[in-house]
Amino acid sequence: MSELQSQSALYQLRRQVLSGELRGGTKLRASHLSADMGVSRTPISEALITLEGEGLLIRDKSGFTVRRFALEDVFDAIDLRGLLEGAAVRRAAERGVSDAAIADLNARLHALDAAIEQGDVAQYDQLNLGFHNQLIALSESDILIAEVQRSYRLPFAGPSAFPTQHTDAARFRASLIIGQEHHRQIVSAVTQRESARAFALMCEHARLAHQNVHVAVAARQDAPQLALVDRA
Amino acid sequence: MSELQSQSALYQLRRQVLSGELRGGTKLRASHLSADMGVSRTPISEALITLEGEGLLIRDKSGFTVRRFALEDVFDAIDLRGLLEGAAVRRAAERGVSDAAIADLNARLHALDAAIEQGDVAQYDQLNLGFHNQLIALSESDILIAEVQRSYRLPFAGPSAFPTQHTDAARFRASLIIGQEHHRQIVSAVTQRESARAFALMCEHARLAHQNVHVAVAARQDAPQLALVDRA
DNA sequence: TTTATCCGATATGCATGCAAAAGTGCGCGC
DNA sequence: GCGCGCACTTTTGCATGCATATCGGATAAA
Repeated sequence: MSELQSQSALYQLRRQVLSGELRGGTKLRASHLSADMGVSRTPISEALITLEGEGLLIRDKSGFTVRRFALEDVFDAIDLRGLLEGAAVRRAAERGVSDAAIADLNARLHALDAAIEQGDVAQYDQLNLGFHNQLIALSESDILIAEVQRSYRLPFAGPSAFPTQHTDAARFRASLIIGQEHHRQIVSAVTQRESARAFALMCEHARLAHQNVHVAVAARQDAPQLALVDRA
Repeated sequence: MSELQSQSALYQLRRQVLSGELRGGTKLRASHLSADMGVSRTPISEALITLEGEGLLIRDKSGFTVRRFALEDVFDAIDLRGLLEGAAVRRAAERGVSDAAIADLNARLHALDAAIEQGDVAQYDQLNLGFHNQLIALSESDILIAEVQRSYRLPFAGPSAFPTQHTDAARFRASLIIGQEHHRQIVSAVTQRESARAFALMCEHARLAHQNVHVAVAARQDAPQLALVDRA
């Protein structure tokens, strides 16, 4: 496990931005960060440049600033993810997928069912991510795959972002069940090469995240998951 | 015009990759490039990291390599652009745009007409880019705007990439006329808040670039515009 | 001839030095 | 009291030094 310092700094900073630990508008000073993290400014700079490319930081003259994300930006990021994932499954459906791939997807669906049944959220999240990745891979489009992965890095746009989970257990469980139904129908659509249906379902599937965010916002108990959102 | 060296290196390298001057698979050695361009390795490294983020380079252990783009990747990039621009105009149509914005778009349409009439390709390209940017901006979604801009950086995905122009003048002129008709209908759709129509039109509009690429490939005179495409 | 291995050459990752630019705070003038 | 300007401090962008990892080639063995 070679731990490059620039990578380590990148992960750490990305986490801090996405978690809201670093508030929008915060000026990031490479020199200060380097002292903080015990490495030199070079790897820090590299991490900052990468994060700028990911749209999490903004570079003004002389310095990086944490981007402010309004609630609307969060919704836009979620929709973007849905759009890109939708395009990927549409492509997969048009192209047609092998029986082996369909069997694999079905196996993943069963595993997800089990995780939901057992209420194992961590397990669900992991399986869910794997399911999405597998589905996207079936597009066999390197560019789409890369762009989807990139969209996952936007705030709350990753398929495993579930800010509801500590707010309303019943509602959270319901959203898992609904999401799983989406999963099933998406696999069905891809299997039957119904590309438009696959696309529409995937877009709608992402919209579940909208609901979760809305719930978290409504229960405005300073939900720590929403710390990154710029409250105007 | 303060020319930061890292910026200058970035532009230069990006151009070299997109133009195919640097072939896919080429190993980029920071030390060599720094000697070549007369700057130290630090700004070169920064440029390389940025280009990796743009998907033009791939970072393997110890070093950057120019990404290989197959023809299929070019088409995927074009479709991606259409998808994102389509999402933007759909949003614009749903949101509704001001009379002033519509007037502005119509003025741009007239300017484009004039450029086509006069056969001024450079002028057309510039106006076309401005038209697209203006249209996208009407989505008022920072995230969509950023992603569209990003997609422009992918090979041949920018709205001004016209590899046909030296191949078949009549066909090229026809594609401009057809594109302009798309433009008009897109403005119409946005004006009338017909979001689905705007989306579909924009997706199809991007497909014009497919045709141009196809033509360039068919006239396989080692079209220099296609040098970047990895010939298998 | 092919394959494995060692070793020198070279490039990379990171640290740090330096000049220039940006930011900060203070006092002065209005 | 408020805004402006000036000097000081900090930070950045870039260059470069150094240790380590990687690559390429030659040699030796099968």
